[in-house]
Amino acid sequence: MVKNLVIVESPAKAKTIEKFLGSEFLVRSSFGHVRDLTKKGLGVDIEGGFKPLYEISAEKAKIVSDLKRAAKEAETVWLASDEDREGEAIAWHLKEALSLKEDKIRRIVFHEITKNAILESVKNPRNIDVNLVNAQQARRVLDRLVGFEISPILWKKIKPALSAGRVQSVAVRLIVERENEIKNFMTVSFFRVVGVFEISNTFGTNTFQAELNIRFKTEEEAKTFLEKCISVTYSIASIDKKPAKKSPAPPFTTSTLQQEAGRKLGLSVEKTMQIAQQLYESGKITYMRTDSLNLSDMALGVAKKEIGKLFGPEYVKIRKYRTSTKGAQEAHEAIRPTYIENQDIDGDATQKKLYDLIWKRTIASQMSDAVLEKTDIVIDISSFVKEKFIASGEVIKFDGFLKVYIESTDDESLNGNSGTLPPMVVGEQPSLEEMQATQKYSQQPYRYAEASLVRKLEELGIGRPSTYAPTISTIQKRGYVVKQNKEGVSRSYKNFILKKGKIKEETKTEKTGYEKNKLFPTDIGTIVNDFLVQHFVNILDYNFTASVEKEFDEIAQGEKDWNEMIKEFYASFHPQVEKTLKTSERASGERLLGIDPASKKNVYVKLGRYGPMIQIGDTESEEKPKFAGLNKGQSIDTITLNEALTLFDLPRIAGKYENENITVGIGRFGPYIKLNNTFYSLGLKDDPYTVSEQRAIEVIEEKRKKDKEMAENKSKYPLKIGEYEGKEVLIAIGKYGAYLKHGIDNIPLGRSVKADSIDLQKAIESILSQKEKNTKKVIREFPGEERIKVLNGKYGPYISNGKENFKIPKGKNPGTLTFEDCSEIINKGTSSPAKKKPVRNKKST
DNA sequence: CAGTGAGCGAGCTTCCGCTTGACTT
Repeated sequence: MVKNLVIVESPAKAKTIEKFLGSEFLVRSSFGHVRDLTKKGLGVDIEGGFKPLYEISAEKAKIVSDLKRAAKEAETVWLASDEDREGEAIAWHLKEALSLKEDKIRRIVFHEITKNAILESVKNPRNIDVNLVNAQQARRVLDRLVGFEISPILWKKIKPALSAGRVQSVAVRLIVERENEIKNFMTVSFFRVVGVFEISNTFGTNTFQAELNIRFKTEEEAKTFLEKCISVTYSIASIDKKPAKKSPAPPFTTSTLQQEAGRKLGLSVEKTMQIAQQLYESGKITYMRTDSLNLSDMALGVAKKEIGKLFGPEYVKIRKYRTSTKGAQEAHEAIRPTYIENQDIDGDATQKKLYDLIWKRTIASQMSDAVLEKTDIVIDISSFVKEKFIASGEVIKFDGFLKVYIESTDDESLNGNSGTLPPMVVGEQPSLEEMQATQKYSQQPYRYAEASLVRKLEELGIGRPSTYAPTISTIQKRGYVVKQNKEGVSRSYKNFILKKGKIKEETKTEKTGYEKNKLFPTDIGTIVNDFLVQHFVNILDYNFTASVEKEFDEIAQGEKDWNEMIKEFYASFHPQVEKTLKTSERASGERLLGIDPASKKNVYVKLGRYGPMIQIGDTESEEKPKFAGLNKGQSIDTITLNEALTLFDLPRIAGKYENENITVGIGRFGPYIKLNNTFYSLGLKDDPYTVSEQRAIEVIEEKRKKDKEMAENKSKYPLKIGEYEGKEVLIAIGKYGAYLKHGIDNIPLGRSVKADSIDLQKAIESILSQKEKNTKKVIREFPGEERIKVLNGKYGPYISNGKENFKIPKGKNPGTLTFEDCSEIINKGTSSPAKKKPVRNKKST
């Protein structure tokens, strides 16, 4: 029996801490929150003074009952969840859910996972901070009220299954408004003048570039300036050298990691978090969901030693960073390598790359400033007063942290004036080699990428490190925004070149506006946003979160009653809900495109129940209107009358085959051909509007041939091809392509492998190579009991009976477990719950 | 699961933050 039970939030943390605390302590994990508001209904008893109605969800039931059992056996339960609002609430929920008596619990917190910090925290337990818990309850209830009262309005007024919330709706708003800015952006062009000069002096002959301090608005002005420059001289008016320095960026938080992984490695926010989680779980980095810039003293010490060793002591500068982020709760450290002395790690390519990024950023954050020397040279032009050429140069005198890491920017056009300038003296007269006046265009605002949206949300204090990635995926799942590329367009620009006293004029073209993986609002996103801004501008306000956070802080300080706060909020919010339900129009984004020349009826574009559509004729008229859905890539905002009318060309009859009509159309799954009620998908190569009868027949025949093959496969496979090690070897075809069956083992062959290309020889090769892969995984097998194995998992060894997995109890050596030991462990039944398969989305029929 | 789109309407959808082993057919 163990006297002490310690409960932390994450299993990986539990594993680490257990080592520090010794055998008197059993460390378990709660896997985050254990209770939440009821899934059904509002989950808040409004009449009963906004009392939250909590439940333990099905997936947490097992965790709670296990913890309950462990708590019963322990003398003292140490609640060691994070030291922030959510962590405090987790501790309180644990106390409630496990029915723990006040005198049995101790609340402890530690700021870093080191032996000292943990032992120290155990010496200084405190009570659960009720005020902090209440602040969390207020946060939770407010989010539920906002989300569950506004979303149903959208179902009624726009489309079913839509959603609104304090965080996601603001995220969508940012994207919609940015799109509007881009739409309303007026591009202006100007002429930038750059000269290439040659200077000959005691240091030799050198060339350098300088830019005119004035930009011309029109072609004429630019040309006139160049003409006047045919007969001028240039002289160095001043040389200004000044020292400058650059400092490293602070260590990574969740948000900055997502940004840099996006910019430098091209990873999506979700992918970044997945890889970071893997690194965390294998003990290579500290916790990846954090808003803290803090590094532990231990980490700083190791960083200092490493930098000194790798680059020399002059490169070391230990720094403490402080966060300026609104609402940061800093329960953890910044993201850093667990062992900073490990410059690289074992793992796959992406894991290595992400680790390298984290290592460099961490190391650089503790390195010296880079010392630069900036030079500005002003060149006078004879017969001009205001117009001057400026040459700028930048020389690195001491590289400091730049040796390791340079932070990227979203705006790559900020490539400043780097490089050296040749030596020269005031009064010297450089000669002009060439001067170019080039037409440039003002840059429209950038669309958000996933990571830059996260940065903006963080700036506004909206959302938390644990929710950035899920929020981004929610607004895409709801169809409010899409991540896509935008093709660049060609545009022409003028260029005037002055060389050897003559002016040449040329018109060139450039590609512009190409964007990759940016977030674009959809029609639904725009309509929902406009609706919400119109009716709930207070919730959609960029400062709404900040202002309620202030109130949560007051609750946490014990200066405000949380029920009072929610009551006040609801008193103004709920009438808004009622009013909107009663008075608002159905929002469909309807637009009149014009008149259909054939029927002389009105043509509208609007959002229907199944997405954007065109409607010919009015719903009020006697004759039923005609409808057609928009194609991919078209939008309510931009579709023209002509484009709309061609949508009615489908479905069309493309010809005849086997005495039946061939119909061509575009359906839910893209373009198709239909013959006799059977569908044949059209690939990207074929255009449904023009596809010929001949081609359609081809497609039908191809599909029939494939189907026939499939049917043959079904009767042919699984096919026995021989025996190996006394067990049958079969080839089978499954969901994931061809695979081998060898006894009870399944060996996947990969999608590209054709089943009929496998003979016994090849099959045995595959079986052997699979075995080799598995030897790393399988620790023990038992003859005659093929289903029961001891395996190496990500989180250590476990026993599998083919269906369920079982943890190996502490103190048992997985390498020497007997079959009887395994059976006993299995029979005790402390299996981890079977992983639930993701529920497929219900069809919207 | 591919001709839908108003209307009748049961019952469903939805929030934000914590955390999240392996075992395929």
